[in-house]
Amino acid sequence: MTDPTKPTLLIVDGHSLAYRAFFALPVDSFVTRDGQHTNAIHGFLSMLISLLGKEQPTHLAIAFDISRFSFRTREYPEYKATRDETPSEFKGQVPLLQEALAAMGIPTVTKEDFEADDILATFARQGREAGMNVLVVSGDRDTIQLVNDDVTLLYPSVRGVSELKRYDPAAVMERYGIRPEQYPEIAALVGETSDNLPGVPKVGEKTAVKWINQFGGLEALLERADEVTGKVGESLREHRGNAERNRRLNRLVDDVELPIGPNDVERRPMDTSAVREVFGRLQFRTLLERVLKVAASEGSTDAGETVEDVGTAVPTVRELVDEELATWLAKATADGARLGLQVSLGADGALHGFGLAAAKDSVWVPWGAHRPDYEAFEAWIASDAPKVVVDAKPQIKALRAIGVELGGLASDTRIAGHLLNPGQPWKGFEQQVYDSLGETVSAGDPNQLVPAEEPLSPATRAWYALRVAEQLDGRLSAGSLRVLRDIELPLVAVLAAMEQDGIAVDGEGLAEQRAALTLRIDDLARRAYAEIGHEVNLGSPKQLQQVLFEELSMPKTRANKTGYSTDAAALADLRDKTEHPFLSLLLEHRDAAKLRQIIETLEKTVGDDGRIRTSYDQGGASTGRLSSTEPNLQNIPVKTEDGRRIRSAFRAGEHAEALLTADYSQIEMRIMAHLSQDAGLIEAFNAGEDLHRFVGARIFHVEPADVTPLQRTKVKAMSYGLAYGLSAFGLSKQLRIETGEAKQLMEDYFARFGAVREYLRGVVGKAKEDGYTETIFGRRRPFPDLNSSNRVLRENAERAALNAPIQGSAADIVKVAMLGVDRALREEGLASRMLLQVHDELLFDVAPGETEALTVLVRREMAGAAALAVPLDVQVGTGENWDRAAH
DNA sequence: AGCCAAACGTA
DNA sequence: CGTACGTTTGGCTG
Repeated sequence: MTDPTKPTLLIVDGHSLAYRAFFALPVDSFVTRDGQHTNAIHGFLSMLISLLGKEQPTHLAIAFDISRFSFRTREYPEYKATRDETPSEFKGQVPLLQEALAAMGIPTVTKEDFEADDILATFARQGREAGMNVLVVSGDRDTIQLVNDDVTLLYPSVRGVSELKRYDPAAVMERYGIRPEQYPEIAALVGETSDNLPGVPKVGEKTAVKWINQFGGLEALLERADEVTGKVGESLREHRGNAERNRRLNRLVDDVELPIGPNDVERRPMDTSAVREVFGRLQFRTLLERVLKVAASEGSTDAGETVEDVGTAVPTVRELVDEELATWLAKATADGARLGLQVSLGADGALHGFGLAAAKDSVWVPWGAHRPDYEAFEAWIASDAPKVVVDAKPQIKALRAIGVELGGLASDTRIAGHLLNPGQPWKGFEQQVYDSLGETVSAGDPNQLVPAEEPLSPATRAWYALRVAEQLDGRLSAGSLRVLRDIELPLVAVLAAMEQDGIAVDGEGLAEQRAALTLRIDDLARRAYAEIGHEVNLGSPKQLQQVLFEELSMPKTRANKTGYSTDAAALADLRDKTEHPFLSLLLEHRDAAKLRQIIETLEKTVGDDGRIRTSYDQGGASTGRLSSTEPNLQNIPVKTEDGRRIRSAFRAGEHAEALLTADYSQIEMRIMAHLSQDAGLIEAFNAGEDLHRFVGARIFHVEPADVTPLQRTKVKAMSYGLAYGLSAFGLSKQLRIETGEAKQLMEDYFARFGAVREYLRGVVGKAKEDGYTETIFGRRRPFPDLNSSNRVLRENAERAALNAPIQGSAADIVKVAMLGVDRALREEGLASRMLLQVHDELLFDVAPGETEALTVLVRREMAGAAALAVPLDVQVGTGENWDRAAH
């Protein structure tokens, strides 16, 4: 389709692409030292530079809107009226972007009263008529209408501006089922929410395409609108005006009078000194190197400069074996510098080899067992020589399979990334490279225009790991760096061992329980159906709503998005109000079905050796806690009798004499006592008395022995609630008491434990000023929403900020304890194994004869993990299974 | 097949 | 109108 002999015109909607880049890249990561935001500029230029390399345009121009007003807003004032105010962080970036473009010798085009898309349309037509191949880059779907045999649209994917999808007529047909020039007719029928252009209600893309193909076009459709049957037909006839107006507005003007045309925008050499100046001001180091490379390949006005010495050019990978490898290693490690390491694993977990990288060099080492010169290499892996890795845990496991233990883990970019931004889920290293360096390294999908490179080789991955780690380490606070170095990195190997060990389960016991539950579930279902006279899917909230609120006309419960709630609390409420027997049966059925589901999930993951293995995610929780997946072993039932039966299926391993469980009692309350320095609370813990009884005695002015069970329950709920930002309203709901009483309860609490209130207020206040909270160990969590003008967002952030130092410090303490336990087990030569962590609890297989020694060791290490203003109390128990051990 | 909301298990 | 998670299910969309 594309004729290589023709000139290529690349024309870009600058505003829309920069705006997309603004939202695709984290604002906080791209700020100059004097506070100028640059994420939109960076994202845009990164995309543009890639395009220059990939498409080699001979002609190039960028179109910009002048304002949000145009002839369209004059015709239809509501056009785009619902768009949010442009964020202030974005506004200042456009002039700077235009400056950078000017330095790169790229013309920008604007026109009063028109939108950038109209400029694109005009250039596209003129370029085509001048015999050029035209590439249009825009984030506005309306530009699909410009596509034809000579004009191709590059449209950003949902993932940002780093990937552009290429739309030629065939791609448009494949995606939408229509010819490009028909797209505006589809859009007119469907409407465009973001432009505040309502379409014909009930008509989506599918219906619109069907009609256009059936009638041959929008005009014909509207003429013969009375032939369309059904509700949609009525809707069409009623709202045809919308479609007609939309079609007028979305028609792009392709004869705008412009000062320059395609023939005026031939690529010119860059003024590299101007580029250096602007990019320097924007602090775009790697981007500068990339743009200079382009300039060099095209010839620039600054001929004296070369880019030969660019330090961050991706090094060519060489393969090393035998004596070459030992020599390379010796040289690369001579100055004690960190090396990047990437263990390459097949899909089956088999070890293929190793990628190694120094600052300007990367190599590939194919794995061969017992090769003589790999001895030095293996010794290096096990040594303390510093290594930078991406996601070390699976690599540590693979290395253990060949009998090598990884030493000297100096950084793990996955973990460092999490510490820098603990709210963000891990989206892969390619994404991390883009987020931290602004460079695109994703795999070579044909739909992805910009990343033309091959998937990252292990060596190049190791090389990027070094650079990403350097960048991240520079951005981490001193406290977060300590958490990384002293807690998270040493913990990786400990978690890897726990995952590899797994925990023994009684598979037959589980199967029996499942069978018994199934009988009960079937019986309960039959009886429930009998009560309402027909069958229904008891697991479907939607069908239950139909039964409860329509057929049985029960009083409405709490509203949710799909109607009215049918959760356990709502059903219990209805049961008390209506006394309808269906509800009790349904609740029992729910319980039993849930337990059976848990059992089935567990059974599926039992290994051949009768053990279950979970995976721990060090970046799974924004507070610093671990999370557990596949299966989640941190939510095994414990609260009910039937639930504990499941827990009792977790048992001591074949070669263990018992399971040992050790948990911190009230660790979060103790942290609160420490952080608030509240004298009363500290006294409570030092008194060694039951905490809630002690607090209750103070609040209700009675002797501890005279605190009633009800009083104790209330105190307990409040104490725990405080750390979550519980309100009087919430407390009253939970305890089913009047709001007034709940309020009084909190007043009485704070009257006695005033420093707690001061502390909680102070945490939020300080976080508002700093923008983040910090744990006792220095782990940070940012809270951008604390100063939001949106009340819901702000108050949610306030509660989370209240909780983060408490939950996070507890998480740190448990992790420190795990490191201590692991070290002590090795130092004291015990064979017992740490198996599970459940936030404030550790679970062990006790090797024969080690019960006493392990109890002492675990108690000591857990209690000594942190020195707080109050002691850390540890409850230890042993037994044949998890349930028995906990009693 | 992929996504969302609801529901519910844990600390 | 209490924090932090992960998993399953039903129901919808493609």
